[in-house]
Amino acid sequence: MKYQRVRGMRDILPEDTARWREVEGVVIDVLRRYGYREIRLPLLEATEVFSRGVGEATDLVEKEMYTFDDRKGKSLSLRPEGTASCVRACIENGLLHNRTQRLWYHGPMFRYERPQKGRTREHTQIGAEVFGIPGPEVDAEILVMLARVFRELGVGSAVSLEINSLGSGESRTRYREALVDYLSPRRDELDADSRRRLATNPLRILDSKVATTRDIVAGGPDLAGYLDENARARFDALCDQLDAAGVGHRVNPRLVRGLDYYTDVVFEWVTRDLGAQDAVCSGGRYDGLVERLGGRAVPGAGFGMGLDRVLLLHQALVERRYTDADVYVAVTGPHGPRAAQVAEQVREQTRLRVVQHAGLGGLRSQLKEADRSGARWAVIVGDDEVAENRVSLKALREESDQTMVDVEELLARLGPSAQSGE
RNA sequence: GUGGAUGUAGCUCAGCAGGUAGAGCCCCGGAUUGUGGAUCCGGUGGUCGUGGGUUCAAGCCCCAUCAUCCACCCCA
Repeated sequence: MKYQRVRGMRDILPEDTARWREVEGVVIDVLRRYGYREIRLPLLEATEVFSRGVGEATDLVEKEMYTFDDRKGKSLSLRPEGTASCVRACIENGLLHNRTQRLWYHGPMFRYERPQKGRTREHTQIGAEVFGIPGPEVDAEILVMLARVFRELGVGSAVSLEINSLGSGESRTRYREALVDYLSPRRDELDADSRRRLATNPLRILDSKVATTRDIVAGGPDLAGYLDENARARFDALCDQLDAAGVGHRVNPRLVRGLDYYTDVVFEWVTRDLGAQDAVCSGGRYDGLVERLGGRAVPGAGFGMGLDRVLLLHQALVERRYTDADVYVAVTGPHGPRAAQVAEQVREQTRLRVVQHAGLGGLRSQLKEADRSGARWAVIVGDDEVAENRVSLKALREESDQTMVDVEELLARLGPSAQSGE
């Protein structure tokens, strides 16, 4: 084989795209029902949008970006996530001027990582961001909405919600200092990654999976204990609202997000069904980000959902038979033009998917193909039919006799099943 | 970036100790001159990931390389 896809990129084949469309359709539909508007963003940004927005010391920026210089030597990066681009676009286009925004976007993200189950270098996210609403009711709105998304997708039983609060700027800084003070004397007992993070991003040490590090951290200062009154009240209010809405959740005090812009509430929807890559959707509040990227101080909150992973769950949990056609038109002899005419009439009068047989093949093989296409009906146009100015209609998914009908009756018979079966 | 496993037909795989490739599914045709889904019969299809090396002889042994998968790491 001469050419193959670039490592970590993937082809989504016709046998899977119908399911993709269904899943994307459900998610987008829910977002629209909550009043979110679509924004379309470029795949490419100035590298600085991410290094400043996401954070210089994050793994994402440090080692996972596809970064290159353009022909004039300007550093560009394929977007590794959506929030920073979205904020940049909102500032640049004046979308945040004295008004709130509920936005969603959809598309591929790129991260230079080692591929494995549930993780590729190109993946698709649907994300949403809300700007200009400081209160916890937005955090609740987002999580209630996501619970609905998973429920309506039919994967609600496979995911669960974990939440935590990182505190707002000041309390977070105080906690960070306390944590460093506690860990520094024990530096030698930490694993290598955590030692490095002690200087760059100490909060990340909290969710280390190394057992010895976990034990050390467990004896250290407690993030929750450092929350100021505001953050504490906000988090409690959120938990109350989730309870009131019947959205199950678990407070995970070790939940720390990998991106620097998060403040206060952070959350992660996780699953046990995807091996090591257990996060399906995550997000939180990022009140300082707009300012950091050059805008006015505008509060924000949002999430990113990994559709590839959602698809894996959907595939495992939701039985579906996706078909390629509703009506398959078989034709014999020289009656191609007449068959095409009938097919067009059906398309004109219904929303059904009509495939007309093309190329060679006897009636037998045409019906075989009709069966394979998943069509519910076969329409046959041959000598006998044309002689009577009618067509034969045969139901492929139920036991019933084949009948010869004129076009008017054909349309009447197909009419009741006129919604496409896709 | 680290570790382990795997690359043979479109797909899933077999190939025993080195002797120039097999099965099932799929697809095509026939049994059924204009009738699918079941059954039976026949057929198409392979530079054995790639490049070197060892050997009279390599799918099998050696080296390199690429890719995939799983885990670490990280995240969606």
